[in-house]
Amino acid sequence: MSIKVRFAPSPTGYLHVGGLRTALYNYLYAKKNDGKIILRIEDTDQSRKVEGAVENLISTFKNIGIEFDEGPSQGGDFGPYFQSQRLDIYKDYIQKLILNKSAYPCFCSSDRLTKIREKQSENKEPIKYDRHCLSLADSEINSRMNNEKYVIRLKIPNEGEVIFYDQVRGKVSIECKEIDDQVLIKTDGFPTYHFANVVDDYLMGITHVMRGEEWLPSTPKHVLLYQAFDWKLPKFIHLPLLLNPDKSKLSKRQGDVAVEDYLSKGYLSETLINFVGLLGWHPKDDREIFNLDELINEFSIKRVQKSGAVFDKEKLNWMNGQYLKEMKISTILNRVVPIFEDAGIDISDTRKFSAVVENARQRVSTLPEMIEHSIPFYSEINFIEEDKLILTSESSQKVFKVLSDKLLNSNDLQEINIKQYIKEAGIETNVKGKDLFLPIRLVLFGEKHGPDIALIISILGKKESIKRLTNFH
RNA sequence: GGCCCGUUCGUCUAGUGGUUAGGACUCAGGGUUUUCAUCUCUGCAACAGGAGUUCGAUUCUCCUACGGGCUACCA
Repeated sequence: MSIKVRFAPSPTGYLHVGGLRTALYNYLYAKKNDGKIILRIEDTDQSRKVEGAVENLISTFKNIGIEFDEGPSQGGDFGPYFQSQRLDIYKDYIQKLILNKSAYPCFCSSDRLTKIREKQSENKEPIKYDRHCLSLADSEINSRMNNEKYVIRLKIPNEGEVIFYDQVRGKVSIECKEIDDQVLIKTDGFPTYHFANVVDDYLMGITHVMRGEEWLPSTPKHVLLYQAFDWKLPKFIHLPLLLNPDKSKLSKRQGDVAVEDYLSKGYLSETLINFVGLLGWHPKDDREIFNLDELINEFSIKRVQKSGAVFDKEKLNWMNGQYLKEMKISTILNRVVPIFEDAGIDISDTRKFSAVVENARQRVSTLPEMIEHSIPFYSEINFIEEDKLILTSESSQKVFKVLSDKLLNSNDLQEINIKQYIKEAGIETNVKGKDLFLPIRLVLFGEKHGPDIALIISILGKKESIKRLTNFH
């Protein structure tokens, strides 16, 4: 049987990095096994609708390189792929459950529900519905259904336990008496997640349900639903949670969680895929740098971790830096253009721009950080008083004069030649070491630390270098 | 409170019934760079605790502790 998985987010406005990880593992598993992955939008909560959320989600996936075989934008044979457009389907299927006594209508008001919960909480009892409406007579049910608002609840068996086998955690079991009579259809006629999810996974031919661990406790309800329909169970794979540094579930409160935020902060999509891929999964060997295809090749559910993983920004930074250092310069140039333009840097001299970026990429972990390493090549330098003292010293002035003359008379400003000129300037002026190099770098670049002087001069060019060297008298 | 799941360096993790418990990030120190960064080398640092099984447990079982998740007409 061919494999089919799904990523089923609710459209809350942005793609959560935890969502990215879930989507990624689904994608990797599908591609690894010649299966299919679908995108299904779980928009059954009317009150949480966010305008443009779905479009944003789809475009983020596009940016990051994860493609779906079926979904809102590409269609498919199992649509619609919005749950809000599948209401008739849920209506049909809930009838089957009511008929076979696996589900029942409930007319209890939310006030009453709140009250029994409060009481249960006071008495330290498990909090669940008291089945007040389960024993209603058929005649009463029929008349009230015409006149009152109601929900449909799942009837959990009184006895026994639900057992299922999670592909990551193994056997999981829970007593039926611990499970609440879950609402399946809300008063507004929309299904709850639990119901829509099971019906859709079945109808869409999903073979493997891979989702976050937060769903583990409600999986028994889903299992019962499959059994009530007499449907074959999919395989369940519950992925470990992504965590804040304090080990709680990764949340907005403790920093960025939107993939879009990381992208706009200058993290590469390649890094995000790679980094998040390694959170909760590990290859056979100790390799850490993987592109998407390599991840597909290596991925296996057997190597998925059981425990949660802290999202460590330090390591993310390191990894992004690795990508920046290894990537083709042309690729980086393309991505960095808008950032340089925003910073007001004139990049029309493409040879200079390329050399500047080549220098900056070695020194940063994100794209925007390149700006600070590049600005000295483009704009005039404002020296602080302390630095002016260094530049106007007798020895500095001697060195600047000799060096600028050498540059002026040179026809070939290769780095190797420049190095030679500096050396000669040192000998001729009898200035050595720190006293030689520091002032030159300072006058040319405005910083005491930075790129190799020969590199600075070669990027600046003859004219600009001489200008900067002779600016201080 | 109840239920479910989890626990190897600070973090991501490898690993096995007998290993000097390995790698990566971070941090510290050395080398390269007459600067910085890169790179490189070295170092610091972990099997939650207690029983049991066993000749031997980090590895298997149980208990405890701790952590997390769930406990909605949210997903």
